[in-house]
Formats: sequence, C-alpha cells, structure tokens
Amino acid sequence: MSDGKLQVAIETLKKSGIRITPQRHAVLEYLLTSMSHPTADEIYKALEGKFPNMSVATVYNNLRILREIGLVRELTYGDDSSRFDSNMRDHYHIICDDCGKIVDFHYPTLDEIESLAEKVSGFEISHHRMELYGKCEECSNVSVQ
Amino acid sequence: MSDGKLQVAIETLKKSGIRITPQRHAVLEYLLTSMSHPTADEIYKALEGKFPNMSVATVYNNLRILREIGLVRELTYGDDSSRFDSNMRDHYHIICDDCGKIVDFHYPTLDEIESLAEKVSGFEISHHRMELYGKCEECSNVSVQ
DNA sequence: TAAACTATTAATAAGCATTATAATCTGATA
DNA sequence: TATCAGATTATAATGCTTATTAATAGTTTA
Repeated sequence: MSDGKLQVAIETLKKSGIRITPQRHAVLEYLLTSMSHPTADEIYKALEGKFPNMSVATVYNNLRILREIGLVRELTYGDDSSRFDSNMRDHYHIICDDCGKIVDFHYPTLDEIESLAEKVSGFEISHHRMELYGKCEECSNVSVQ
Repeated sequence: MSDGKLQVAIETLKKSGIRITPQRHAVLEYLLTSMSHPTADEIYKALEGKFPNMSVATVYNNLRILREIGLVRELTYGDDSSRFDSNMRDHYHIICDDCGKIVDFHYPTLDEIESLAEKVSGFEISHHRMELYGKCEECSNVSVQ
C-alpha cells in the first residue's frame, strides 16, 4: 500500500464534500494499510491508543460513509461481525474455516454465469459474490502435528 | 415436494437417534414444503397457529440440529436473519436487491476455480458459495411504471 | 473577524437476531 | 407403563449495529 491510495481516497472525500476529520482519516488509513479485512471492533481497538475518546459509533458512521462513497466494501458473512475491505477491484475471497483468515483471490469475473442466470431467472443481474472456504496452510500444518 | 422427502428425512433423524417431536416434525415439514427460503422467525410465525406455546428457541434449536445432521443448509447473508434451505443439492442463489426474494440457480459446480484457488493460496478448499444479485421481474416491472 | 450554519463526534440507549440457562415436560425404549 | 435422556418453554443474556441527542468543531457568510 502506497500513500498514493490514501491521497486519492482523501481527494474523493473532498470532492464529495465530506470533511476529513482526524478520526475519519485514521479509519481510512487503517483500512488502506491493513492487509487484513478488519471488523469495526478491530478498527476501534486499533485506534484506541491514538483516540482514547473515540466512540465505537464513530467507527460505524465512518465505515458507512466510506462504503456509501465507494471507498470501502462491506463483507457480510455469517453470524459474525461485518468485515471491511478497501480493495475495490473485483475479486473473490478465500476464508479459512478454522481461523477465519480471509485472503483476496483475483480471478476473471464470471460474466457468463451472470448472463445465464439472467436468462433462466428473468432477473436483471447487477453483480455477484463468491467465497471459497477451506483450511489455510497454517491451520493445515497445525492439524497434521 | 413429495411426501417421500419428508419420510427420508425422518428416517435420517431416527437413524441419528434424534426424537421426532411434533415441533421438530413441523419445522422440518415446513422447510421441505416451502418453496421459499424462510428465516427462523418466519418459520416461528408460520407454526404459531399449530403450536401457540412453541418457543422461538425451539425453532432455532431444531434448525441447528437439522443443519448439523445435513438436512438443511443455513444461508447467511448480510445484516438480516439467516435463511434456511432444505435443498441440499449443490446450487447457487439469485437474490433480488429490492424485495429480497431468493431463487435457486443450478449451474455446474465451479471445480476449476477451486483448483486454482488452492494453487495460489495454499488453502485446502472444501467448498464455495456464490450469490448473484439483481432485480427480479416483478420489481423490474414496478420500477418501469 | 464574528456569527451562523452544518457536519461530526461522543455517550448512551435501544433494537434485533441469536444463544444460554434452568425448570418442566415428553417421546421412545425396556 | 415407568424411566430418563433429550426436548421444550420461558426468560435472561449476549453481541453487533443503529438511533438519539447534546456537545463540539469545521466552514461559510456577512
């Protein structure tokens, strides 16, 4: 992650007339520099040191704003918390059933599936999502021991 | 849906040593005859007439048991409630962004994607899921008017 | 620069789906 | 039919997220 992405993101915020508050900047920067896909609570805890008075609602508010403006994607899986992803390129996710780790998986978009789905269902398909589940290398090694 | 499926499912329960209580039978029957993908609460409300004293926890307990035994699949999407699907064949789902309707979409399983994901990520992939999103015919027609 | 306006934050309460607990009840077997 | 582990009911608790409201801090205008 280069600072360039952060600058571009800040420009997007400015163009939308959204203020760059310190808290908002920190949330955005954390998402852009994080290689993981953090939950709202993880972001909250990570920024606790810098902003001891920040409310958890502020994190949620800013995540919602960043999502609405298209800078962040919300990943909603099962029962757990939502996770947030600042990688806005089309991609899929591979998730470890054991430890919950999520890694990005780039693959050509499955356009032909969307076309077929439109034909058989009568829907106008706008997008799709896919997750692959399994066991990551670390967890595979642990279970072998 | 034929009664055959219900009989087969009940046999599976018996073999697993799980009691066939009236509530459990009703939840199972509702799932098998329902063409939709109901939430726990929808099932609860649908069976209210027959079982005025049934607890919502009973619905959740039974759904968990049916899931663990492989008779039902839990569909966990966004912020909303889980939905439950008694169609255990491999298939994908098409979801209407407007009204939330979910329809089944049968398509050859994307095995080659799983293979590639294993190669690039080092994961042992066990399965995957995909949802296609868009607007169903009814909702498309409404928005045209 | 000062006043007025508006977005944002913090603190807290509330909402909702789901799970845990504990007491009571009951289906299936002997 | 008596037994008892499993199931149900009622209720409390949990955890994530959103709503509310008052205070705060940028931004704009005069």
